[in-house]
Amino acid sequence: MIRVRFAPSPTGYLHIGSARTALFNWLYARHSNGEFILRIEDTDKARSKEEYLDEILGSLRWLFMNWDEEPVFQSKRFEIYRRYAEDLVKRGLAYKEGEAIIFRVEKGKTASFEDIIHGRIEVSTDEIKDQVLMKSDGTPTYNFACVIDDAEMKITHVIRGDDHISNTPKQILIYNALGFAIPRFAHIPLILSTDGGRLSKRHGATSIFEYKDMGYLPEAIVNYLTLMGWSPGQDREILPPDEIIKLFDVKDVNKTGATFDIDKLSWMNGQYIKDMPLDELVARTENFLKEKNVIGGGFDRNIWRGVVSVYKERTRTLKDFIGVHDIFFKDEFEYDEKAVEKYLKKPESKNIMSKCKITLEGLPKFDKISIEGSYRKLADDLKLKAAELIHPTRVAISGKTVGAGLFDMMELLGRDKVVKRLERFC
RNA sequence: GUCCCCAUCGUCUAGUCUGGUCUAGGACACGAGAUUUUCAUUCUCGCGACUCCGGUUCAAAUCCGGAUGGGGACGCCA
Repeated sequence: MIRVRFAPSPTGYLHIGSARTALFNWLYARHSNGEFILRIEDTDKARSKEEYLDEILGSLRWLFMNWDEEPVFQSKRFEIYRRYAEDLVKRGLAYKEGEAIIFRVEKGKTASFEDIIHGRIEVSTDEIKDQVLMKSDGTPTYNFACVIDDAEMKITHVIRGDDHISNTPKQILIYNALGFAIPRFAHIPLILSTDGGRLSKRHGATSIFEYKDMGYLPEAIVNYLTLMGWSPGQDREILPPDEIIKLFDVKDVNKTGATFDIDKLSWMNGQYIKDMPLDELVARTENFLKEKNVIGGGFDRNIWRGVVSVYKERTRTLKDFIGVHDIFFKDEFEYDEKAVEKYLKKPESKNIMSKCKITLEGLPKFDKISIEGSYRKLADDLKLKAAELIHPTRVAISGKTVGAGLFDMMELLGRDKVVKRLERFC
C-alpha cells in the first residue's frame, strides 16, 4: 500500500508551490490506490495559527484533494520525539547541550539515497554538522520530527520540493540511527517566479485563494499546476482531474524548475469555462457573484442563463462575469469614455440613436431576429452600413465596444432597458 | 564561500533512459491574415530553442568530461 503525505506548516496561506507539492502527492496516491495523509507541522508555536490551518485545508478541499485519515499534529507528539531523542543519548549517538539534544554525525562516511526523480544522490558526512534534534525549548527540529513521523505514519513515498534535497542526507543518518526503514524519495522541482528565484508575494498572487478570488476554476488550476513539471505526452494539455489521476506518475515528473505563467492559466481557465455544461456554469457564476455580493434586486436567473450562454465562449475568468452582470441587471454601469467619444459624439449620432430607438419601440416582437431585421432595414433606409448602427448601439447599451453578439444582448436586455439606454444618447 | 541540484523556443513542455525516423513536435504569449456587427471566440500562416567547449561514435538534443549560467541548502525555521 502506497502512503504519501503532505506536511504543511500553518504559518501562512497555502501558496501555489505548496499546492503543487500537495497535488503531486495526492495524484500519486489516487493513481496508485494508495493513501494521502496530512501532517500539520506546527512545532513553531509562535508562528503557527489556526486561521492559516483552516485556509490551507480549505484550499486543499477546493482543489479536490481529499485526505484519508485525521491529520496528525506534531504539536501533540512532543513526548514521542523526546523519547526517541533520549534513547539516542542513551546509546551514545546523541548528546545533551544544556536542554538541547544533539545528534552526533560521524565524519568520513557517505550519506546517500536513491531519488525517484534525480537518481542517486551522495553526500559526504564531512559536509554535515552535528544536528540539533530537540531544541532547548523542548520542541523537536524539523529534520528530527519529520523522520520519526514519516516512519511511524508508515509513509512509503516522500514527495516534496527540491529545496529538501539537502535535508535528505541528514535525515538518512537519523533513519539509520533509529533503525527505521527508509522511504522512497521524490524531490520535485520548484515553481519559480518570472524573474527566476522563488515564487513570492512580490510577483503577483501566490495564495490559492487569491486565484479563487480572481475567478479561476479549481479544475483549471489543478490542470495547469500538474503541467508544471509533468506531461501526459501526445501533446495533450486539457485534462480533467480524473484523466490526470489515470495518467500521472511521480517517476515521470521532470527535474527542471518551472516559471509560473498566468497567461497560460487564464487561457486554460477560458477553455474550462467554454467547455462547461451551461447549467453548471450558470450555477457556478451565480455562486461566484453571490460571494462577491454582486447580485442585487434585479437579478433574473432565466435571463442570466441566456447571458451566460452567449458570453461563455469569450470569457476567461468568473470575475469577467461581474462586468457582464452589471450590464444586464444594473442601470448604472461604467461607460468606456473612449468608446463613447468614438461612437456617440459625432454630429449625427443623436439623430441616428433616435431613429434606432423609434424603430425598436415600434417592433411588434422584441426578439433577436426582429431586431436584426429592423436594424438592417433602417441602415438601408439611411444609406448607412449596418455597422454604423451596431457599434454605437453596443456602446450605448453596454458601455463597451466588446461583448456578445449585439442582437443577442438586446433581446436579453429587453425592450425597456434598451430604449432607456438609447435615450441617454438621443 | 562550501555542498547539492538543474540546463530544448520569451514561458510550459515532447524528444534524452533504449544515439540515426529531430533541417527538433505541441501549447501559451507575440506578429500577420481570414471569418464575424465589434471582440475577448474560431481558423490559417508566421516568429522562435537543443548554453558553450571538448571527447566517444560512421552518426549526438540524446552518451562522457569540463566550463558557464540558473536554482537550492548550509538555523535550537519548516
